[in-house]
Amino acid sequence: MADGPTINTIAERAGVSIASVSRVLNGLPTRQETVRKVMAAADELGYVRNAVARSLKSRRTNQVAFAMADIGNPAYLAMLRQIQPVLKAAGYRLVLHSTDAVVADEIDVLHGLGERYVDGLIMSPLRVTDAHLELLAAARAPVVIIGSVPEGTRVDNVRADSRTGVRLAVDHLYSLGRRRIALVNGPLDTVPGAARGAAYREALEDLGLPYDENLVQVGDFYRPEGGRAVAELLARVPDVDALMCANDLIALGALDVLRAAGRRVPDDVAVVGMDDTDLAAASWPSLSSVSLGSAERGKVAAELLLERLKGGEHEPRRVTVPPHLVVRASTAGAGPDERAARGGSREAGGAGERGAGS
Amino acid sequence: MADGPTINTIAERAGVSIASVSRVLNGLPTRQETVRKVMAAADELGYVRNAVARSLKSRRTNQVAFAMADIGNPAYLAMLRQIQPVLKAAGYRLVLHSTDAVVADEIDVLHGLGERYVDGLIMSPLRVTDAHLELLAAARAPVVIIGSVPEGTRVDNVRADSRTGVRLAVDHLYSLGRRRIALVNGPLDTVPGAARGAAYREALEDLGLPYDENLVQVGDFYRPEGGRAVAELLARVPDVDALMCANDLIALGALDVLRAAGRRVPDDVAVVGMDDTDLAAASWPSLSSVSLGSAERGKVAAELLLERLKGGEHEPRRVTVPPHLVVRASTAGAGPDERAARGGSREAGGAGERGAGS
DNA sequence: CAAGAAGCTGTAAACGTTTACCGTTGTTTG
DNA sequence: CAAACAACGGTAAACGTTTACAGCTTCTTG
Repeated sequence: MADGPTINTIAERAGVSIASVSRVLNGLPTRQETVRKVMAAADELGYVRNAVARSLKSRRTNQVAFAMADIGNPAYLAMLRQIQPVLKAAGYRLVLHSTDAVVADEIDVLHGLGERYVDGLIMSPLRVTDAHLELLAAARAPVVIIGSVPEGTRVDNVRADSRTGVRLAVDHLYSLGRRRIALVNGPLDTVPGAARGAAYREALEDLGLPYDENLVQVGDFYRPEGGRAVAELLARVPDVDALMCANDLIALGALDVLRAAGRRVPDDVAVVGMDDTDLAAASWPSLSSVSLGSAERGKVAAELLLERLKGGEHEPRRVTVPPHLVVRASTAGAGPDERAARGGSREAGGAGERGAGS
Repeated sequence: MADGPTINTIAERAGVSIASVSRVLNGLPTRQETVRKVMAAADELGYVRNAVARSLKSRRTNQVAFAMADIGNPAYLAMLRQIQPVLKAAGYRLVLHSTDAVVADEIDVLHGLGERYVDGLIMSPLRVTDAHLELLAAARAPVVIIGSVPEGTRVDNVRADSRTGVRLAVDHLYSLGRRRIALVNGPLDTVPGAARGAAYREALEDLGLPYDENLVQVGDFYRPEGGRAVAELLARVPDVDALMCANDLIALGALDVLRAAGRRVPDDVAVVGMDDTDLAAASWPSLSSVSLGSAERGKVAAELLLERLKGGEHEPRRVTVPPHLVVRASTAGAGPDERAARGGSREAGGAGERGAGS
C-alpha cells in the first residue's frame, strides 16, 4: 500500500505546475496540450483526488449525517431508505449514527457537528431537551429535525400527525359499525404514547361516543406486552369490538391473543395498527394500519437539508406530512379473493431478498 | 454561523503557541499552568477540533464504510445492526452506501477508497466480477468482503454456508417424518438460487430419498411469486408434505396459498423458510427458518476490519459462519403454550418501536 | 511595428491540524 | 559557582488540495 500519487506526482511527471494539474482536474479553462499531458499522467498513475485535503480547503465534506434513534425500528428504517437515494443523487455521502434513543448520544452528535466532518445533519430525536435546543441554536451546520420541536425553534423540521392518524383509524372502525373501540397504548410518558392517548379521546368525542376508561389499556410498544395488555382488556371488557393499537407490534400481540381466545378477526374484533411496517402486510390476517408517512418524512427532510446546503438563507421551514390509513384484512371482511391479492401489497416487494446468502 | 474558533484563536487568547495548544488538547505532557490557560480559553470559545484538518495531518479519518446491496433487505439490515455498534465502540463513524446490487455502484465504492475518506470498507457484493478483484488487489485501504470470493483472493472475507443451511432444514423435515419434501426456489442464475438448488439435491441423496424433478419449483424471491410457485406445485404434486422455501418471503407466499387451499400447516404440510427475518416470527403460523447468520457475519466482518486497522499485517482471513435452524410453529406441532410464547422470540423485541411518530 | 489585450501558467499562500527540532529556563550536582 | 541536564514551549514544516495574483506568451489592432 505505497502512498498513492498526489497532485505533485502528476505535476512532476507531466512537467507542469500543481496549479495546472488542479485546474485540469477541475475542468477550468486550460490549453488543450496541457490537459492532455495532465490527463495522461493522471491515468498512468491511477490518481484519485484526496477527499480530505479537498474538504479542508473547500470547507465542504460532501457528507451528511443521519442520526436515527434505532436502526431496528422499521419506522426509522423507512426514513433511511428514502434519505439515502436523495443524498446520493445530490452527491453526498451518508454518515449513519444510531443513538439508541439515548439523549446523551444525541447531544454528542449535535456537538460533533463542530468537528465539521459533515455539511449537515438530519436527526430524529426521541424527545427534545433544553440541551438539544441550545446546541441547535448554536449549530455550526444546517440541521433538519424529524419530529416536533417547540414553537419558535429556529430549525427546519418535518413532523408526523399522529393525532389525525388516530382519528383516521377510529373513524374507520366507527364506519364499520364498531361502537366499543378500545385503545391499546404504549407508555404515557413517551411522546407518541401521550399524543395517541389524547387523540383517541378527542376522536371519540367528535364521534359522540362516550370515553370509557375501561376501554383504554396501557402496556408497552412491543408484541408480548401488547398481547398481555389485550388479554387484560378482554377480561375486563368482553364486549369490545375493535382495537386501536398504538403501533404494529402491539397489534400483532393483539392478534396472537385474540386468536388464542377464539375471537375472529375482523368479524368479532377489528384491529388497526400504526406505522404500517412490513410486518403489517406479513401477518395473518394482514393488518390494517395507519401510516404516519415515515418514508415521506425522510424524503422531505433530505430535500429540506439539500436546499439549505445549496445556500439560500431563508426562514426555518416546518412541514407536516399527513397520515393515511392502509386497509387490510384485519378490518375489512376479507373474502377469498382479497386474500389471494394480499401478498402483492406495496410493502411486500420492497422487503425482498435479491441475492443474499450463498 | 461565524467561523468557529481554531487552535490559533485559542493560542492567541491563552497567550501561548499553537503547538502548546495542540499538546494540551492531545494530553501530551505540559506544565500545569499552561494546561489551565489553554483549557480555559478553549472552554470560553467553545472550541471543537476540526476533524478534517486532523485527518489530513494524521492520515486517519476514523470513518469506515459499509456498502450494502440493499437497505430494504432484512439480511443486510441485520448485518448493519451488528456492524454499527462494533464500529462505534471502537471510535469509528459509519459511512453507509447502498449499491442497489448494481455492479457499477460497487465498483465506484471500491474506486472511491482512493479518495481516502474512510480508513476501511466492509462490502457485501452481489457477485464478484473481475473488476472487483482488480480493485480489491490494488485497494489503498483494508477491505472485508461479506460473501464468497474466489480461492486465493487476498482479502479478508466472511461467508455463510447455505448448503449446510439447506441440509439442516431438509434433515429437520425428514426427522418429522416427511418424505415428500419440495423445494421452492428463486431464479437459478442467482448465486443463492443455484447454491440452494444444489444443496437440496445433495441433502436428499444423503438421506436416501429420490430426487424428483416434480418436487422442485422455481419462482422468484418474493412473496406473490412464491405463492404462485406453490400453487403450481400443489396442482402437480398434491401429496407433497413439506416445503423447503429458499427464503422467508417465498415461505410467506406459501403460507398464503396453503391456507387458501385449506391445507393445514404444519399438520398437512410443513414449511421452512430461510434467512430467519423478522417476518418469520411475525407470520401466522410463525415460520421455522434457517438463519444464515447475517447478524453474526456482520459482527465478524466489523471485527476483522478493526483488527486490520489496528495495524497487524497478517495473512487474509476467511471465516465461515455456521447456519442454524430456528424451529417455530410451521414445522413444530405448536400447542397453545407455545403459541403464547411465540411473541417473545428473539427477533420480535429488536424490531420494536420505542418512540417513533408523534 | 509597437502597444495593449487576452490567454495560460507558475508561485505562493491558505485551509487547521500535528510534530520534529531547537532554544530557553530552571534545577541539580560536582 | 559553573556545568550539565531536564523540562517546556515556540518555530516551522508538513499533510494534499484550491485559488489569488502576477508574469509570460501570443495575438490583435491602430
